[in-house]
Amino acid sequence: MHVSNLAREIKERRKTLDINQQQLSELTEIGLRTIKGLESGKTNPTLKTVVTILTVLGLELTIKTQK
Amino acid sequence: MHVSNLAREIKERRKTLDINQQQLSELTEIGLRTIKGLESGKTNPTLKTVVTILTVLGLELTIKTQK
DNA sequence: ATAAAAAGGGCGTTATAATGCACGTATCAA
DNA sequence: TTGATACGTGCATTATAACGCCCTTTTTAT
Repeated sequence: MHVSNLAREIKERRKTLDINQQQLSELTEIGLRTIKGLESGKTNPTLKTVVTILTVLGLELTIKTQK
Repeated sequence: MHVSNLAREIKERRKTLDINQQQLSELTEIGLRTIKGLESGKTNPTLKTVVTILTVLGLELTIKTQK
């Protein structure tokens, strides 16, 4: 899982749930500017930011052994 | 996956591979102080830091739908 | 085509992760 | 128990994530 992958997956999931960045910002209580930066793959978010967003989107991180 | 969970899993895996924090620091080129902070669960690491460490440990992050 | 909504991004500020250094604490072997 | 090795942590500095503001670009609906 690279940062750009994560950005794409989050964006995709958000669209599937039919919410916009503004709404995701409100649901997560994470600044809109942060959401924008993350989804466009321009930043290196903290784990907390990622987990909070994934949780609201009904997703979660797991650890696996590399294939 | 919470931050404290991640810390525990990383530490456990490192011990399984029988390397110490100093060696993990060298292998990942991440500062020893950062490794220490992360494993003791006292910090909120960036995604990049987490991914770099997991990769060296032969692990990877994946996204799943919440159970 | 065009208006509205959504997304992208520059800039400056604030909060905090990453880091090295130094030292305390814990673990383990002899 | 003592010495060595590994781990935890306070502090100060540097780098950068998070953030709001505001404008541009892209997408979507009519």
